[in-house]
Amino acid sequence: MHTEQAPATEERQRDAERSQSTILAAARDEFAEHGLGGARMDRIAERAGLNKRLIYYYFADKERLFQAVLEQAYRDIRDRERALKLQDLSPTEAVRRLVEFTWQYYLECPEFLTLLNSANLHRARHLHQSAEVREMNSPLVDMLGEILERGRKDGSFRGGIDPVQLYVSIAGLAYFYLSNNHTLSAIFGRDLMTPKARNERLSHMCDVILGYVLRD
Amino acid sequence: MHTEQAPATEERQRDAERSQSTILAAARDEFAEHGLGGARMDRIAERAGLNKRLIYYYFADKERLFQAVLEQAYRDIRDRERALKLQDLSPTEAVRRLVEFTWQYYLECPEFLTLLNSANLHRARHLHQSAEVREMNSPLVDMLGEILERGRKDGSFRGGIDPVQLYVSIAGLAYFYLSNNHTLSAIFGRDLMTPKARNERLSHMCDVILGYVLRD
Amino acid sequence: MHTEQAPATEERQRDAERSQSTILAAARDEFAEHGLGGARMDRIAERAGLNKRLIYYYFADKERLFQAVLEQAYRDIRDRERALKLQDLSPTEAVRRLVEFTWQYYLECPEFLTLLNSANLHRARHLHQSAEVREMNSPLVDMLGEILERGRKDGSFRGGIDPVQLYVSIAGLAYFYLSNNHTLSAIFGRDLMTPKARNERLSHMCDVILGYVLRD
Amino acid sequence: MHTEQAPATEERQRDAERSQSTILAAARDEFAEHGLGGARMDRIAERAGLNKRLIYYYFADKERLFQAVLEQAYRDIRDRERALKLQDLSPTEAVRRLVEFTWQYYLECPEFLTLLNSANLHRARHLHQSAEVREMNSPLVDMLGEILERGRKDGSFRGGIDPVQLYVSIAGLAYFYLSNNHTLSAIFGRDLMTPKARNERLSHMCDVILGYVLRD
DNA sequence: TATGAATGAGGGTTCATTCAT
DNA sequence: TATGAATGAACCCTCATTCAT
Repeated sequence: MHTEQAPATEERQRDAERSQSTILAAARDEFAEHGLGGARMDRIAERAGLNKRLIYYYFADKERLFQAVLEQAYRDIRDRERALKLQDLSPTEAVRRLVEFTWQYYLECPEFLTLLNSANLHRARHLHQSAEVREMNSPLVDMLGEILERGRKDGSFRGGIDPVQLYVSIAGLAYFYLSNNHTLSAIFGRDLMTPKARNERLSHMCDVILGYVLRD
Repeated sequence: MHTEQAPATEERQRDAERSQSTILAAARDEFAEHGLGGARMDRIAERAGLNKRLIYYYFADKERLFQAVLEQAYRDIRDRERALKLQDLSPTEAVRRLVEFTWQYYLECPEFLTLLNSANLHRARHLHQSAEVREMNSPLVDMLGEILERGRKDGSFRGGIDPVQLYVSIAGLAYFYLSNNHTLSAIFGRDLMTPKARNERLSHMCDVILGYVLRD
Repeated sequence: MHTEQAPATEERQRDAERSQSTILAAARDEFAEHGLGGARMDRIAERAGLNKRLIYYYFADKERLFQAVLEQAYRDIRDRERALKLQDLSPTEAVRRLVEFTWQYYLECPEFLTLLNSANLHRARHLHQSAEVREMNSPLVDMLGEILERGRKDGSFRGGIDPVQLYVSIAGLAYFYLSNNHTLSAIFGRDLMTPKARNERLSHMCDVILGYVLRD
Repeated sequence: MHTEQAPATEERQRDAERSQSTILAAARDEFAEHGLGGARMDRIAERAGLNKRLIYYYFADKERLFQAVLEQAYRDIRDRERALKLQDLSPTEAVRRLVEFTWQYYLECPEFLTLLNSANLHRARHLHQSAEVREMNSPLVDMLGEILERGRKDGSFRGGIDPVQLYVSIAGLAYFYLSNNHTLSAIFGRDLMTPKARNERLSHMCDVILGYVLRD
C-alpha cells in the first residue's frame, strides 16, 4: 500500500508552480542585478533553465514579471517581519532587535535594495498596479507603534515619536550604507563591507536609534 | 576691421563648450529619469536639441557619457558643500546646518539620488574609472571631523563619533525617505511629499542626529 | 442497468462532430476577419471555446484548417445555389433572381468575400489541394446556360452569351461593391452601406445585367 | 562649362529619396504578394537591398509603411486616370476607353488589386489615417459624370445614370475576374488568363457596359 | 476525446553606434 | 563643428506547433 506515488519522475518538468517560482527567482536576480531597463528576458530564461516563451506564458510581459517579483519580495520581507515577535521583548530590546533585523535582512537579501530602487525609479507604478502590495501595509509599523507606547508608559522611551518616521529612519540608516556601498567605498577609499566595518555600522545604528528613543 | 565673418576661433570654442554642457545637462536628466539601462541616446540628443552624432563626438559612448554626468554631479555637490562654511558656526548649529543642507540639496536636485542609485547598480564602476571623482573625497568629512572635535572639546558633544558614520547617517535619513518616497507613499498610504510631511521629516532628522551627537 | 456511465460511443462521436464544426465556424470567422496570415490559432481556439490542441487533433495544421474552411464555404454556397430552382422561373425572372440571390448572399455572408480574397492571395493553392472543391463545379453555370438557352429560344434574350462570363459579371458587380466597400466609402466620402444605397446598388445591377441579356 | 556635376558617384548610397522609393517599391511588392499580415519586414529590406533598420528610419513601422504604399498606389492610378483625356473623345468612345483602361491597368499592375484587398480586409483604416488619400477623390467620377451628361444630351446615352455606380461596375467587372482568377480558374477548370480568354473578357465587359449606357 | 505545459523559430522593433559629407 | 543616412546586433514578444498525460 503505497502513498506518495503521484509525482512520478522526481525531476519532472511540467510542474506549473515549480516553473513559475523558478522563473520568479531568476527574474528577481536579473532585475536586482541589472535594473528593469537593463534586465534581459533571455538571461532570465537562461538563469531559470526554462524556455523563454514560458515566461510570457505565465507572466505576460516584462513589466508584469517585474511586478510579480516585487510582490514576491514584499511578501517575503513581510513574512519575516511578522515572525519577529517583538511584542515578547522589552521596548528597548524590541527596538534593538528591529534595527538588527533590518540590517541583517538587507545584508542577506541585497536584491531587495536594488529592486526597491528600480521600483522607485519607475515611480512605484508597478506597486500602484498591484492591489496585493498596496494592501500589504507593513504590520511592523503597527507593532512599532505599540512598542513605542509600551516604552513611553514604562518610562524608558520619550513620547511623541511617529512610528513611520522611526521605521523610515531605521531602514534609511541601513539602506543607504548598503545600497550605496560601492560609491561610498570608492569615495571614502575604505571598504565598507569588511566584517569589522559592518559591525561598526550596526553598532552605530543602534546608538543612533536608541539614543533617539530612550528617555535621557 | 571685419564684422560678420566666419566665426572666430574663440567663438567656436565657446559654442563647443556650450554644446557639451547642454548635452551633459540633457544626459543628466535622461539618466536620472530612466537609469543607465533605460536611458536613450536618441532622447538625450532630442532633449539637448543637438544632433546625436555630436554626443559621440564629445563623449565617445554612452558609458563615458554617464561617467561624465556623474563627475559633474559630484563636482556640483562638492562645490555646494564647500560653500557651507560650517567652521563659522557653533558645533551644534553646524551639525543642524549640515542636516538641513543635505535635506535641501536632495530636495532641489532629485536627479542626484537616482544617479547615485544607477552608479551603485553598476557597482560604481564608472567612479572607479574616473580619477577625478576618486580624488574628490568629500571635504565634508574633514569638516565634520573638526566640528565633532570642537563639540567634544567644548563639552557639548559626546566623544568617539566617527565622522564617516555620521555623514552616512545624515545622508541616509534623507536619502531613503526621498529616494523611496514613491514606494513608501504607496505602502503607507500617505503622501510623504506634502510641505507638512517634509517639514516633519526634517524636524525628525534633526532630533535623531542631534540626539545622537549631543552629550546627555 | 446503469445510467450515467462513461459516454456511449455514439455520444462521443456526436461530441467529436460538434467540436469539429465549432472549430470550423470559429476558424471561418477568424480567417475572414484577419486573413490567413493574420489569423491566430490561439484566437480560433478561444472563439471556439476549445483547447488549441484539439484543432491540431482534427485539422493537422493551419493550412489544412484554412482549406477545410474554404471547402465548407463552397459547400454552403453551392447548397444555396442548388436550392434556387431557377428552372421554374421565366428566363428574365431567373436572371433577376440570380442577381438578387448573389447580392443577398454576399450581404448575409460577408466572410465569404474575404475568404475568397485570402484564397486568391495564395493563388488558390488550398483549392488545388482540395479534390472536393475542384469537383464542386458550380451547378449554377449549367443552370445559367440552360436559362440563357431558354431565353434565346423564346426570343427574350440575345444569343451568344457565355454563361461563365455572365456569372462572373454578376458576381463581380456585387463583389467589388461589397468587398471594397470600405475603401470606396472612404474615397467617395459616402456610406455605401445605408439601406438606401444598398437598394440602389441592387437596382443598378439588375439594370446592367438585364440590359445586357435582354434582346433590344 | 559642365552642369550635372553634383551627384558625384553614380551609384551613390546616402540618397534619402532614392532609398525611400526603393523601400516603397519593395514593400508594395511584398504586401501585394503576401498581404499585410503575411508580409515580412525582413523580406522587404532584402528586396530593397537596404538595411531593415532604414525602413523604420523612414516609415516608423509596418502599419505606416503599408499606408505609404497605399498612398503611392492611389497616387499612381489617379495620375494615370488624369492622363486619359476622356473629354476629347465621343461619349461612346470615352466609355469604351475607360473600360479598356481599367482592364489594362489591373492587368499591368496586379499588385493594385491585392493591395486594395488588404486595405479592405483592414476596413480601410490605413486610408482613414491618410488625409492625402481621403482627399484624393477620383477625378474619374467627375469626368465620367460629364461624359454621361454629354451622351445624354447628344441622344446616344440613356439618362439617370449615377457615375459612381457606373464607375464601380466597370471596376467590378474587371476586378473580380482578375483578382479571383485563381479560384475561378480552379473551379471552372479553364485558364482565364490565356490571351484569348482575356480578350473575350474585355469584349464582354464592353458589351455589358455599353449595352447599359447606350440608348436602345 | 481533451488539455495545460512547453518550445524553437522567427516577427517587428529598438538601440548604440558609425559612415560620409 | 555639425549632421542626415545607414547599420548589425539584440531585444521583447508572438506564433504555430508538440509533449505528456
